[in-house]
Amino acid sequence: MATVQILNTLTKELELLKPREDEGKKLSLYTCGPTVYAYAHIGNFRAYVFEDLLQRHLQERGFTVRRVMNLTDVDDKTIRGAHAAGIALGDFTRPFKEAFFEDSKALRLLPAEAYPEATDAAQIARMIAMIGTLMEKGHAYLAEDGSVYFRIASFPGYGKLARVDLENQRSSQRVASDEYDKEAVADFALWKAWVPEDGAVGWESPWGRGRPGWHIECSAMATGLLGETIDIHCGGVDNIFPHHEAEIAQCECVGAKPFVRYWMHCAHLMVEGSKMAKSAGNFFTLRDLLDKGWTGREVRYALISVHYRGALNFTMEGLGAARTALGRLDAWRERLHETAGSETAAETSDPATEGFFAALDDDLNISSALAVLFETLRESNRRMDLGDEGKLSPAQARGLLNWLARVDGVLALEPEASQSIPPEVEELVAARAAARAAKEWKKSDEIRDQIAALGWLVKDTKDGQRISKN
RNA sequence: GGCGGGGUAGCCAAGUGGUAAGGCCGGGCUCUGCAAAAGCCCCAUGCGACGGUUCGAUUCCGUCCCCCGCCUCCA
Repeated sequence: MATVQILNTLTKELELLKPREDEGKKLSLYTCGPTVYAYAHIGNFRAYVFEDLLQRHLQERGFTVRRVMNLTDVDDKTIRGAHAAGIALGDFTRPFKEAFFEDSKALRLLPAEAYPEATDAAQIARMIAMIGTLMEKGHAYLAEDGSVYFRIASFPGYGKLARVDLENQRSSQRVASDEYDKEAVADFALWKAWVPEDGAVGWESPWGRGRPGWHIECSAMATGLLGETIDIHCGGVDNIFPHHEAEIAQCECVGAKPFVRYWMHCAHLMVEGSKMAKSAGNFFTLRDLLDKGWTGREVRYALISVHYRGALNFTMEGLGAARTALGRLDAWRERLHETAGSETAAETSDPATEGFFAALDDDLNISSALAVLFETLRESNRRMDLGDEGKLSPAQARGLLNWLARVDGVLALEPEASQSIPPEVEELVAARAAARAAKEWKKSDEIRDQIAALGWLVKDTKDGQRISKN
């Protein structure tokens, strides 16, 4: 059986991924989701695409993956946005939630089993219960400002994920500007007391009206839906500290069990060599790119084709490269179909193709995996170019198509289901074929123009006309 | 200052103690009435710099240079 190895941020080592005892081949996966105060940008989606690749590969390897992704729909930004728009929080976040799911679909992300929302009453109740337990155990305290804070000094394990030593932290300007009534500057909020700016946003709690802190939200949803110990928890590197560190502290102080067995973090994305920022004018949401004419699958290719732990330099040139590469794959796929014809018996023609999955077993080495894909493409094209001697057989083509179906299950880069060709176009194509047979080139060109006017593109190949949507 | 990730051909990017995958671009050829595609081939004596270890280093060790990120709520 396959052995999937991943780099665990907690240990910094490549580890064999093993389900827990008595869990069979089940794995739980928690992925930090978007804060719905704006459209998610491609940096966010880089993380989600990485998580999707992980899930798909694990499934290809026979694991049953239970994945949960949260939606943060209450925090400073969402409250500020709703206030600025003069509408209720829920009305402000709803369109962004919907957009997130649309974008996810465009990028072919597998849906999670659940998308818990921070404002959900059941989740709020769970957060309050967790905070209560932390209070009872002395891991939290109510400060004079009415907020509840986590007492970091009470948890010796704090800093184990990010390898931070609080003594050595340089205080940043952000900390300096905070005027909290905390015992220690590093203590973080579990429950934020209501302030006038919160308006109608707030929930009653044993500590008064307020709202949950960001970290407790993920802790509550993750353990609530997936159990006290989660197998894999993913996110961007920027979440390592303090977010994930805080999640560990909260969960491991509430329960006594390890919170997460394997942590995985993806690196950031840059745009045209610079940090993506609105002020730099290189900030893209998925819809920005779709508006420019790129497709979801092209963006997916661009995001997936760089190893998740390396910084990804997202460029228009890179998108162009994605488009070209996908075009080659599409053409190859069509050729394989033509060669396979109606042959159903599959011959496994190239054992090297297993290398694709073996590469992904190695901490999702996508570059090596894609290399196998393209090497297979070139080798089989070479054989389809041949005369009779050594030519790729229909059964071998079928074998490659079967393999490609498995590859698609992981990469999800197959072309959009081709639209069926309308009858009037079919007729024109047939007429053109007849004209070509008679070498009536002028007529052939006229028909090609007519077909183009209907929105279809015709290309002449060695094997006849090929029609595609323009 | 602390912690982490990087520097491999024009661009993107794997990888290994034994002489550099793959993608894009570019060049050549094939196919071709035209057009548009596509296919095949070629394209780093070189892997940030300098030392060291070694029969041999891009890969190990040391020193240094540069880039990026995090250091309290940004994937």
